[in-house]
Amino acid sequence: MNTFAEENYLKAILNISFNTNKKVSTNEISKVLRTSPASVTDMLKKLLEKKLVKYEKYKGVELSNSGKQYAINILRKHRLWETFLVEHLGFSWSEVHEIAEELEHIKSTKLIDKLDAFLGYPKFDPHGEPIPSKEGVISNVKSTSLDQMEVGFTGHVLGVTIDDKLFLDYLTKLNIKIGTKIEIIQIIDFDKSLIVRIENIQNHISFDVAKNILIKNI
Amino acid sequence: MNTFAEENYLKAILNISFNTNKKVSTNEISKVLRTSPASVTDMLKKLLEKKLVKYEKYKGVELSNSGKQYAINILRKHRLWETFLVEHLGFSWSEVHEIAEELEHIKSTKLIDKLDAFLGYPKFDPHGEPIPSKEGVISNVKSTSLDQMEVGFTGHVLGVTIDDKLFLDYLTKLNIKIGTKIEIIQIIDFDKSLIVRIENIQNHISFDVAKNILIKNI
DNA sequence: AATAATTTTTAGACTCAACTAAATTTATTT
DNA sequence: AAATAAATTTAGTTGAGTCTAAAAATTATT
Repeated sequence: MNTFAEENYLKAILNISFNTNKKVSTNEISKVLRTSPASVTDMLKKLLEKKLVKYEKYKGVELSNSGKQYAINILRKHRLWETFLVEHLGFSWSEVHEIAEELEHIKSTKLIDKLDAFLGYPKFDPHGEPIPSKEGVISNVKSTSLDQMEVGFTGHVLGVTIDDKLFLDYLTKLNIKIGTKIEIIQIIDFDKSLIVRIENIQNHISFDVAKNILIKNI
Repeated sequence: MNTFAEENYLKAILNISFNTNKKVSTNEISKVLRTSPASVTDMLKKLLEKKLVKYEKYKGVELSNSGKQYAINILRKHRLWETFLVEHLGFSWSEVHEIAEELEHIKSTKLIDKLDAFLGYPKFDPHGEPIPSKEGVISNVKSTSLDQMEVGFTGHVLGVTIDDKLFLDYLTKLNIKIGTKIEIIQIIDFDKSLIVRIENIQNHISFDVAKNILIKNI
């Protein structure tokens, strides 16, 4: 079993490689984890020892197969807990990250499987990010946003892509929450704004707003 | 904020004083935490420094007011998480302790308040132990067991007092789970056994069994 | 009351994960 | 290609939490 610190390094390396797709540098990791480059070097040696990473001095680092599986599992736990916090405990989208950073380190596999079942095997978290499967597969599609749908579409709100307070307050005013049923009545060609029905009330929302509302699709 | 290790020491001291009611010895703590007496002495010095305990060399230790509040809060978190695991994730009574030992260290107060609300502000955990209030008050009554009730009583199962597999299997055969509605039809004077109705089926259970079934009372 | 047994504390060392400062390697300019 | 800048690693410390072995204090026994 690995320590919290080790888990956080693995997670950081995974997150950085999502964006860059090449070997991760010591400096990048130190920035993400707010630690000194020297500490990163120390830890990389330990992770190499445990065969969780492929690492050569001065050449950067990448996850080994087992390290990647391990990191993906942490990500799975993080996103399942975030989903639980938003959908069942009523946390707002912006509050959950910090708490999930702690919960993701709880070890029990049985716990996370039961949580997954309790949540109904969700495919995306409230930020629209895909939840890795038990087998470690991460879908590469982000959840669909409302602006991609056509007139006549009916679906439910999965989450949002931005955590801006102004935006969230506006959604609240429109009666849009997680799970809210939403139906597209009309799309205005000129500015791509949408006329939608929410809880039997029609509203006019801009393309920018629609782009940031995620739809339960799969 | 305190570390996991410190929290575990505070919890151990609280638990031991529940039983003994006098100052706690270094040896007792070392046994509970499976650590060396020397380590305990080291930690007691740190806790004294932080004013979480009252401690004099060779004289034993007890919690200070703030230390006690802190420890009770951990207990509250532990018991709320156990309730969640049993009632919502379908864990058996005997599996939850170990997982709750990890979950109890999650910091967010807001999380635990929301969990409390989600669970419906339970007064007892699935082992029948009282859940401390947000203010740190622990009821000194254990949950009522079925054998204390009278003919005509109707209520719901809160939990059990023993985690024996034979007993739990027997309950499963009787269709008794957390939350099961149970009604006392008749009590046999001779051996205090009970005829009860569960899910519209009458069953005859012994006094010993009834004694270990906890009833949602408050 | 003196001795033996037990408990507790001190002293010194170890691992983990961090740090700073200095040295080394790699990358970029001129 | 040499000089400079940036990134990385090494070396040496620190603090938390643990350990063992030895010393000191307390408790029990004869």
